[in-house]
Amino acid sequence: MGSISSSYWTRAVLFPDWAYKPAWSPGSRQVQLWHFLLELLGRGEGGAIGWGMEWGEFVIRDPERLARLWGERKGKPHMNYDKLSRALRYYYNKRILHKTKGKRFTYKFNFSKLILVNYPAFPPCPIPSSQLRPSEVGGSLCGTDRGTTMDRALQSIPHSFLLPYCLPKPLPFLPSHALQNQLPYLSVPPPPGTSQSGLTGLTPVSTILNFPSALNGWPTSTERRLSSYHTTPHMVEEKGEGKREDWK
DNA sequence: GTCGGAACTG
DNA sequence: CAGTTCCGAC
Repeated sequence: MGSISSSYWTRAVLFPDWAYKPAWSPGSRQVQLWHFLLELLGRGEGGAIGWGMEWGEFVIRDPERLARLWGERKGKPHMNYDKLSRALRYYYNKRILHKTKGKRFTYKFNFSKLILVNYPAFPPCPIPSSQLRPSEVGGSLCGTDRGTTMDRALQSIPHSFLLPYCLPKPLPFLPSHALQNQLPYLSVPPPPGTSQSGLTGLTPVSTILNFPSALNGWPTSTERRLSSYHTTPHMVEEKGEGKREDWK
């Protein structure tokens, strides 16, 4: 494969409000199956389910246990893998999931599709899914952003609340402060007297950082609707040669 | 195991 | 609308 084009230097990780709404939070829909899967996957909740070899691919290691967990969440004591998998199959048409043929209990998320469907303003992921890896789901920053306030904030977000997304080519390398003006966004109400974000309902983190009170207990609050970003691979524009950190 | 139709539910 | 329940076909 060799060349992940150096023009795609950054990856955003988004977690918009539709991705997870706890059943107990006011005005929330019921938890959806794929929210739940992402939650377990991110939590590294061993045994029942885990990431597979490819980007977005996951393997159900213990189908009946997963079904039991799902049943508990939904209050369906008679849930089993037969029924759960039917729900999974309904995701094929919705383009949320598809099956990895030949591999038992193995499915794959359509991350870029999920983002595309819900945020049409964002273009789909330009990097072929075969070049992305499951381990890249997560919230950590690289390069100049490492160790910053935002970095620490993102580290504290459970990986389950992050969804991957790739920014398209036209973005040049931006210094940390410039990037903070673009991403990430938190779906908390913007503090009074501050400018609205471009995306409705989302507030740039740069704004939040200036008004920490706006966070109000985040991320442990039940209002976990947030988005963040993730820069990887660690691509650095280099005078002359073009330096590129290798994929781990 | 996997698929998808069909009827049904909150 | 997002499954749940049931099931025959492959």
